[in-house]
Amino acid sequence: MKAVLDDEVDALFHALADRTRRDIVRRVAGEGLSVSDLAAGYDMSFAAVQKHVAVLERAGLVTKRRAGKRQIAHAEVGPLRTIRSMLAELEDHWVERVQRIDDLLAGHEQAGS
Amino acid sequence: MKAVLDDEVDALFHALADRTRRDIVRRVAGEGLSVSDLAAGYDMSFAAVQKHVAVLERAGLVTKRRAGKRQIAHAEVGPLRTIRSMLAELEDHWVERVQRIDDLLAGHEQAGS
DNA sequence: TTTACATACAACCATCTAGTTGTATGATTG
DNA sequence: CAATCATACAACTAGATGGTTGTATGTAAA
Repeated sequence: MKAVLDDEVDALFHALADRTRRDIVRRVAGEGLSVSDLAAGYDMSFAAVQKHVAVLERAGLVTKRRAGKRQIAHAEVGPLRTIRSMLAELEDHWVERVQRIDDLLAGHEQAGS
Repeated sequence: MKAVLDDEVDALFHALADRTRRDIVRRVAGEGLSVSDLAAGYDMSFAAVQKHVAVLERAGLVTKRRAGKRQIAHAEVGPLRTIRSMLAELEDHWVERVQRIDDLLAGHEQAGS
């Protein structure tokens, strides 16, 4: 178990901790967009957008496929699932401990409403 | 709709983009721990751990309640749910677009296996 | 009140980040 | 080949981050 490495999770959360990058993920979901088409949508330099895409790429959230001149960015849904299951695990931790406390209280119960 | 602010989401993802902070969330889930008990578990200064807790607090992932001398940190599960639903939304975006493409293909279908 | 423990916070430092501009490489078109 | 468009990458800057040590505050115990 625990196949998810800390470095990987660090990279994923860090990549998503920026609103521009989250927006990029939304925009390239499914269809895919060239880096320059993407860049046209933001009020910053082409190079800046390119760097955001690179961060997403390093985190595995986006991949690029060449189509002639252009490089098309696509969102990968796998890592999103990874992160979601990680969060689910965190929540479970919480639920589990609360459950343990509930059980403890239940063990002591003596006519509480 | 869209009740979740970007600043909030930025803070949440950023808070979780550090393995020490994710571990702190796990440790204080349910039961709660004093800052110094927490700090004892890591190979770094008390002040460093205190700062990590402060980051988690600012993101709303952890709250502190005073118990005499000590300050007990508790994990809040709400923001985790917020983040999970945000990710779900991102995934939906993906699924939705793929669906749109599938529909398009289905419209053109003419005996493909 | 003094002592001691738990916490908070300021100042500092090295490194990383997010942006910039400029230059180089790659693919397409004339 | 030359010209052009899309991308990549290097160098730089201001500000944030994650750690340190040191000092001040708040609460409890002697």
